[in-house]
Amino acid sequence: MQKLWFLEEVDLYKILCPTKVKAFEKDHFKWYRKGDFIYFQNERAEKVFLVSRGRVKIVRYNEEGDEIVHAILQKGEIFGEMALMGASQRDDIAIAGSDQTALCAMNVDQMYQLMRDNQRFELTILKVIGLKLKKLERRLDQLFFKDAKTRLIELIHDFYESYGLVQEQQILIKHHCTQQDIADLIGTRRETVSTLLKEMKGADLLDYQNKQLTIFKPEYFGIRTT
DNA sequence: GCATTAAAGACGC
DNA sequence: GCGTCTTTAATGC
Repeated sequence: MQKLWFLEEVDLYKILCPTKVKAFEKDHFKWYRKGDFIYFQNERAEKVFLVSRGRVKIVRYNEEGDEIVHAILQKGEIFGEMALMGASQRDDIAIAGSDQTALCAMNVDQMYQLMRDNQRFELTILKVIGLKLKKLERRLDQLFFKDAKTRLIELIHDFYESYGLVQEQQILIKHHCTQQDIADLIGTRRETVSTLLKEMKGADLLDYQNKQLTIFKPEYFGIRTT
């Protein structure tokens, strides 16, 4: 019973972005178009962002100059949170992933204030940070010594933790990613993602359409639903 | 086992 | 119609 925990337990969107308050909106909202940089590497890290609308890609470049996609975030998810942990500089790059991407930016000081005032909020933020780090670390490890299929299976597991909805006999995952996005996240080609998904569909492990997955065999993806 | 290349169908604006 | 997304197949490492 851990689906959408970050939205269910404490609605970040409500806490951070009370759209009813006009002044707040004017001060904190910012709009971006596809490809716009939200922040660069080595830029001063003084804000935490919440995705209010659209999508955001978090990327980094390795020594060879390859782009590594760390995360693709959607509404309700936060990023840039390392600023809260004392990071003075960004160590990654945030790019708007779609037109009409709206972000809510909070100064670190304001975040601390909110965290002091609302303990549930503080706990949620800490949980988000911990989980994101763990997932990222695991995924980067995988890139080296696991094959594409295993990486896809484990990404689906992560998708489940973030976006999964447990239904009677199956699990529904609305993951907002295209096959290209998935390929970027697991470091493979989109054709490979297509082939692998089709293969799993043929084995009755799952079904997929657009940006949605239906899992028929949760065990296969390491998902326990008891 | 997977990347690369290519070609073509599906779908939304 | 045009760009984006997906599928499928051939070829090579």
